[in-house]
Amino acid sequence: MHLVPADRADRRTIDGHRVCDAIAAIGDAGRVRAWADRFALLADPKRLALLLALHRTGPLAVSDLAVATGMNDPAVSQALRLLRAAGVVAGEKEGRVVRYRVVDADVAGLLGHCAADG
Amino acid sequence: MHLVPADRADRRTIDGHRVCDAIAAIGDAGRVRAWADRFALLADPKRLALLLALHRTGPLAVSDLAVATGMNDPAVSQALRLLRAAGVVAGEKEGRVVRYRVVDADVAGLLGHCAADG
DNA sequence: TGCATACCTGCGTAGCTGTGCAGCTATGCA
DNA sequence: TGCATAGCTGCACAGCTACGCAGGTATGCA
Repeated sequence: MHLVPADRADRRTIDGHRVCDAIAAIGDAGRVRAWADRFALLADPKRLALLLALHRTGPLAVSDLAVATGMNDPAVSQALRLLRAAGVVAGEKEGRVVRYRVVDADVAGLLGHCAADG
Repeated sequence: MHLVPADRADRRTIDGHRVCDAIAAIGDAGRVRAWADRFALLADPKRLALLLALHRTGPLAVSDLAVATGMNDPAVSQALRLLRAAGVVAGEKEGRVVRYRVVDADVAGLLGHCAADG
């Protein structure tokens, strides 16, 4: 197989066939980018703490998240806005209280993977 | 249970007991930070492509990684230096060729989780 | 109707990070 | 011994991002 794009077909390789395997392993660039974006959302300790709390405790209000994490309200709100724009969490309004929960299955899987390390 | 630290015990809460659950769910701050750091390593598309190639293809040389990902050699080298400093990958020298592989089990699990989405 | 609460938004700043360029070290071969 | 290759490092710049502050909107209660 010749999976190497034409613009870099002339570059030296150590193991040519393994390069093709590697290209196949990487797969579609858009998919890689999508996963990198998801990982970026989990890369901040504050956001990760929020997501862990939501994932394991269930729907929580903004104020409670702020108390649980030690953040101030605007910081929590801004983090949730980012996560909501990415489709990771969703908020449900009950009166003047908004309770958020994790709605992205892939992110939930990652959170489970990271909460089960002992 | 009163898991709320004293410095924020006076703040208003919506569901006090759920706050305690959330604090328990978040767990140790150091562990959260460690996971956030790991996620940060996977948050860059270039690094993620390198790790996917290493994870699914096995040991690969720097030059081959550069050809497979379209990066130039110094960029690959610097990315691998970061990953090596974090203990995620390790290189084995064979003559003038260095072949890298993934050595962190947790990161390998995440890579498998992200390579199996279809 | 007035007020406190719950949440959101915009702005400015400090800090981190990815990227490219230039140059260096080390290994293998003739 | 001379040369090409494989890989590594330092530096400077652009871009992004988390964070805090101030203020705004909406809901519920007296």
